[in-house]
Amino acid sequence: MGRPPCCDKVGIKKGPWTPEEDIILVSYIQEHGPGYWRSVPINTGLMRCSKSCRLRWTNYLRPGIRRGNFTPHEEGIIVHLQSLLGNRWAAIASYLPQRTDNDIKNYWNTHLKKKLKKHQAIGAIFAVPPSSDLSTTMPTAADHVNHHHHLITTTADSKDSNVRAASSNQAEVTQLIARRSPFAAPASLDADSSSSSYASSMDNISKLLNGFMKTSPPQNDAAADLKPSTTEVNPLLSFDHMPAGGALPVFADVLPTHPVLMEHGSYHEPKQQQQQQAHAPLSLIEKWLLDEAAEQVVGLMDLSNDCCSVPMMF
DNA sequence: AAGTGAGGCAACCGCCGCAGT
DNA sequence: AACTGCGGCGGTTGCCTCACT
Repeated sequence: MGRPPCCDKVGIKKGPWTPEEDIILVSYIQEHGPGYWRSVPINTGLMRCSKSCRLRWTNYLRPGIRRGNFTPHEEGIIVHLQSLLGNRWAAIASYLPQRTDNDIKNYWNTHLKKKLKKHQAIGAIFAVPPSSDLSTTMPTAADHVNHHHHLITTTADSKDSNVRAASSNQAEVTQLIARRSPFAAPASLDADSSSSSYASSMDNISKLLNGFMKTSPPQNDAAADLKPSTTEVNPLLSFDHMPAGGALPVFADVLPTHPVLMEHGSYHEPKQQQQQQAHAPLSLIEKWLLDEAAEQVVGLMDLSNDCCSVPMMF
């Protein structure tokens, strides 16, 4: 038979977490750092499974995560990585360190799948014949190669310069992704629709965490002597570095700093990752950017009316 | 105003891989 | 080599909210 549950089901509380439980959990992690989840319910008195504690922390309470309000840029990344990696949400999330795998998974299941379906249906009806002359509306492959070379060069720059360049490049990148994304919606609409719904439900936790983040030691210190969590936040990606309006920073900032699936299919630990960034091989994102240029040659992309084809394979 | 259905999200479940013994 | 415990991951579910009638 299968292994018994990690927690005794008797006396284990289930269901939504209360603010009181959140405070207890956050306080404990503030003191001890994330990890050793087995001991968390024991030491805190929380009537919760250790897994539940870990999930609550990683998906909800962890500082630095963004919730809702997915930008077209992020949508593009998610859709493309999903086509590359499949439903490996943790790997996809490693490219969007401010997003949790659960959030991405939910967003995919509730939003993106529908959008793709819709656009595929439209694409089937209005498919552009291969012979159509799109050259006047589509960027050339060379344009994209140059564009991507610029972005990748930016990736290799120093972190400081990345931050400085963020405001200019971010708009550029977002525009690029938005153009190639079949569901690029007006950013203002996306932002308005989802942020408000989150804000109301997150008020209590936000207040709680505001106090926590002010008093907590730096993430690295807190977790330095503990087993690293794969979803820890890169300090560079904290909200301090976020451009106004919540848009994503440049690709350099979303490149993974944590265990991540590289193109050969193996995972790299954070330290290895950091070392590799000095002489960074092509990451999936970078490969994607280059591949996309190749895709242009084949004419898979439709950038002319944003509706007639889906660049992903399913 | 009340009922109903759909959509969205938080959280649970169960499997897997890895490390330790 | 086999077993055990733990954390991580992806699939799924159940509840809540909101729009519509």
